[in-house]
Amino acid sequence: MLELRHLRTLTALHETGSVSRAAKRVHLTQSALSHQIKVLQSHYGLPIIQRRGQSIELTEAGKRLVALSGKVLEEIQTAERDLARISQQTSGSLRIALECHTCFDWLMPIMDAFRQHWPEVELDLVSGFHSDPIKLLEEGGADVVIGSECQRRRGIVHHPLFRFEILAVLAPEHTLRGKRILQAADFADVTLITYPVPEERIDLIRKVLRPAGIHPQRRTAELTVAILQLVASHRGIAALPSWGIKSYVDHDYVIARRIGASGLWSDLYVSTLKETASRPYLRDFLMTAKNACFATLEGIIPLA
Amino acid sequence: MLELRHLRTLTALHETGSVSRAAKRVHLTQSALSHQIKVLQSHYGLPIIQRRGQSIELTEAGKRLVALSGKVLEEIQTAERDLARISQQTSGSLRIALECHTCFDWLMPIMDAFRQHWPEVELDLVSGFHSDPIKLLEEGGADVVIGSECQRRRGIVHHPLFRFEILAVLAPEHTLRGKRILQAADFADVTLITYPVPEERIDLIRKVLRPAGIHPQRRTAELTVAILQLVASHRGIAALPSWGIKSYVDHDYVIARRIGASGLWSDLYVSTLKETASRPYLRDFLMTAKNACFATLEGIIPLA
DNA sequence: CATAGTTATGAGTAGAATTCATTAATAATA
DNA sequence: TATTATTAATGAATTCTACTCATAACTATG
Repeated sequence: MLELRHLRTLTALHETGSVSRAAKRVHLTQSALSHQIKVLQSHYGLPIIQRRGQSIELTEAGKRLVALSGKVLEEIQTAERDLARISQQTSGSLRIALECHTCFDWLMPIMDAFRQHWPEVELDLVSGFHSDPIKLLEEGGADVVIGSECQRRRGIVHHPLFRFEILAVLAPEHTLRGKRILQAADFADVTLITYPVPEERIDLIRKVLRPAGIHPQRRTAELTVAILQLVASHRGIAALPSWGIKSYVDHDYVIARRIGASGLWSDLYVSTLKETASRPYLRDFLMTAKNACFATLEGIIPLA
Repeated sequence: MLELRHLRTLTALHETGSVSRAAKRVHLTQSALSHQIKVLQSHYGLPIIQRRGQSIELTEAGKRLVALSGKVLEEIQTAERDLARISQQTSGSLRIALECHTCFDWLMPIMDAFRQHWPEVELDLVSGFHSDPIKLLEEGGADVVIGSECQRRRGIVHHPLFRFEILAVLAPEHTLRGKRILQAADFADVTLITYPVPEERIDLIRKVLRPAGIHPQRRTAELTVAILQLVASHRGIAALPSWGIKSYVDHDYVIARRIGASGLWSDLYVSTLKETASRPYLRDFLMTAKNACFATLEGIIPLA
């Protein structure tokens, strides 16, 4: 009766607090999940979720099943790693090229876990700037690229990760603090604080400012914390992923504002060579990354 | 990809050592399992089973999945017990009437586990002889009957447990030791050692001897070990389930012979009132009993 | 009060898991 | 050695069920 799909659904419900968001998370329709829930509830004779206005909440029973889900899915993943070990497909290299600097925040713990699970895989971060990161894959300079490119190229697979919003980050006392939404024009006279990468790699500039003919001053810093410190001390404005600044915003260290009426969004993909895509350790890496991101990063949206 | 049904199949394969027997165990066709196995193998790129002449053997990968199965299915059962607790359907009574004396061998450890899992359920064995045990259910004298009756009666549900063979048990030096198969006539001059129950409850007498007009002498003992001791010391012949005497036969304490060309078989059912059947603790009891029996008793066959 | 966001539900569909029918292979029996 | 009885594998057909679609009912928000 109970099936693994139910468990996956339950964790998604738990993490999203909404049937429709959970549906996106598991790549099904809202209706499908609603049916699943109904079946479960009538089978156990217990409510699993409880409507709380807009969103939903898990009942005690629901929470118990989420706990089960955690254990079971974990054990399955472990078993599948062991199967890879048995089939001796356990070595190789995973050199990661990171297009999005902030991503290092969530990537680091995942890399740590990965090293534990796949001691024979050579794990590395490919440093330096690369104008065409996908080319790196073809040339053998990297095994995966984490970036926003997703154009079809032969021999390349793009695994969708998630969509996220880029917010403008300001000092709490900044003169623009009154505006709920910042427009391109608001950036005319400010210093933009960014990572040290070319302009075409900064979404705010490429998608918003340059089309509007605005070219603000730039100042760079290597680390997210350094950028935030500069922002907080009135050296300028930054544009960073919502999940990358959440804790700073929550502590009123900085404030965040939407860019443009519908916001500035960016998509993240994990790109690999087609051959690499089937390797067990790559599948495991992908799975862990997705799970970890959806579990820990707020405000991200699943991609097709 | 991997589904719970695969795990159930894997344990069945492990316990039976044969695809067709495993199929019976999970109530599917041999073909279905064969397809399942194929899917799994091609998905993991690994053989799961290996043909060993008639029977099959699990590969290392298969064994790893069986281990997974054990853990996962166990955790699910535990979670479902907790759900019952949450829905407060956790108390009631489970008074068991045992028609088959030998069954106590496998029932006892199950009862011990049950007591742990359902401390609020009043667990008991109903003692004494009952001419119509099913009537006990209707009269409220017992909650479940473990026996071989399965005639349809309104308000009663018979949950099939398994089919087993009843073997004649002889002292190793018995004069009949030369015969591979015993016929009714062979019992003409022997003493039959049985549990202290009426003749109509002894399958050997009801199905074989009485139809052949043979009425051997009887001597009774309460316990299986006592019966076997009498047999070993040449006081007579007994007729007991194959799984009940396995260890004694393996140690050459007694020998066992088939009764009639196709053997003497008996079916076991767990019968309850329809209302009782839906209680969580009853479902749990049934599930545990089936699993335990198929895991530990050799030579039993699943029923429809 | 309209609108954009939810969740719930019944009907229809598509896809996958199972059965059926058959073949090939292995072990037991004569 | 031939014969019979089991067992597993495979492809085609079928059955079933989980999903999508379309829609209704409902809730917050401006």
